[in-house]
Amino acid sequence: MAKQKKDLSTEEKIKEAARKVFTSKGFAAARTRDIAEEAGMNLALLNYYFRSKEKLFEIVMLETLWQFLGGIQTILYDTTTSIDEKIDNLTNRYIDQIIQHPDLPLFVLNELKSNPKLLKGKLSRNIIMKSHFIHQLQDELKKNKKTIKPLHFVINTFSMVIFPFVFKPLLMAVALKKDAEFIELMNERRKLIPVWIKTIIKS
Amino acid sequence: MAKQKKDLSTEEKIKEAARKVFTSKGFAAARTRDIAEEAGMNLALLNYYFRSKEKLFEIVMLETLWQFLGGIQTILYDTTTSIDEKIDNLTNRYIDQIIQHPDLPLFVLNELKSNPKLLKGKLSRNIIMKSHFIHQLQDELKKNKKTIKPLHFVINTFSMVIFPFVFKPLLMAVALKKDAEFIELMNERRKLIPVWIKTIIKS
DNA sequence: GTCTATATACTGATAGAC
DNA sequence: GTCTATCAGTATATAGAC
Repeated sequence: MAKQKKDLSTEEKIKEAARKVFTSKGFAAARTRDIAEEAGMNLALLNYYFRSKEKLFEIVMLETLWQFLGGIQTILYDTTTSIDEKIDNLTNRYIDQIIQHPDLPLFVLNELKSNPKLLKGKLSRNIIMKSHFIHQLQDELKKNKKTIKPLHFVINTFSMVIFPFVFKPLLMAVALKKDAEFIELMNERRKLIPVWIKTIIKS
Repeated sequence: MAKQKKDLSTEEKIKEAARKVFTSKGFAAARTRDIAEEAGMNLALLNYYFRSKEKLFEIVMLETLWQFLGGIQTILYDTTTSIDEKIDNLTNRYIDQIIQHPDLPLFVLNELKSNPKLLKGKLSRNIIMKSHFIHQLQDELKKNKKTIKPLHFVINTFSMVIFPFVFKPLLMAVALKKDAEFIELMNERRKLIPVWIKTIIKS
């Protein structure tokens, strides 16, 4: 059973509320009052536990980034899975994650753009490039006598998975009528994206 | 020769400055004082020409959207070009556009999310679905006995073109060392994306 | 630790002189 | 049309009671 909100410490309640308000509105538009209200407590508590709005944001932001990136490493470094299995795992993991937290991708992209130094020194630059997945791709591409950088296929996978969700408001305005159509489309992509990625790797 | 800033009317100077500040900071974080300073004039002028920050934003936002979407229609409805040519044109047009205005995609996605009603009634819902391109794709897919919705390939093209640019800060943190590597990668994609899209349509 | 009340600073908008 | 000065509203942060 999921942890009840009432079981959480005051500090955790604030962080949970902050995550919700920050991800849906962004840093600038989020008000500390909103966060306090969302957490069901007084505004002054925010500054008691965290020194400032900035400080609270930084903590929430970094935790959110780990959540977003954490799964990548596990999947990419697994030496027991094939290329195809890793692509399936990546696709399914991130589609699931975005369905559960639809505001996360845009939030991460936004706040990272306005403050790129947030990651400076806090993330290993080799997390992707030295992974087992990249080596497997390199071998596969070599076998097919192709000189394309393996990184392209990592980018393609994330692009095809994440972008349509971020793109949703525009998609709903110019191509779709109902929310159900969008959900149907995304469920189709869950099966299609791995097929497409495998095709362009091997073709 | 490009139009000089000094040749622009005061109203145009404000809009130009607003576009710059809004796209780089977003609506909430942008200050009217920043816009006035960027335009090289007083804050009071903003309210003289445009009634409010909201009004100014709406005007700039809609103009930006037309700029962003305007080219799509021309390319998608061209009855003289093949599927392959349309894919080439889409890829090149949008890569060029993003290189010139790198803040645009995230800005559009962001502000559209926080205010989806902005487009209500101002964009035709059929701009994509009734295009010549969709019909061409339908024929091609039928020929190959595939039942995949043609919209997927439109989404895929935009995903693979736009997403890496939006993704850039994270990409720089986890995979690349220098800005030159990113530029090289994007130039490779200019040629690769059309090949990939054509491959997954025909395979 | 948690609350109420308040200080301090910032921001959008306007009044009025030129 | 353009400026300076200022108002009114709002947001973060803190002081001090309990």
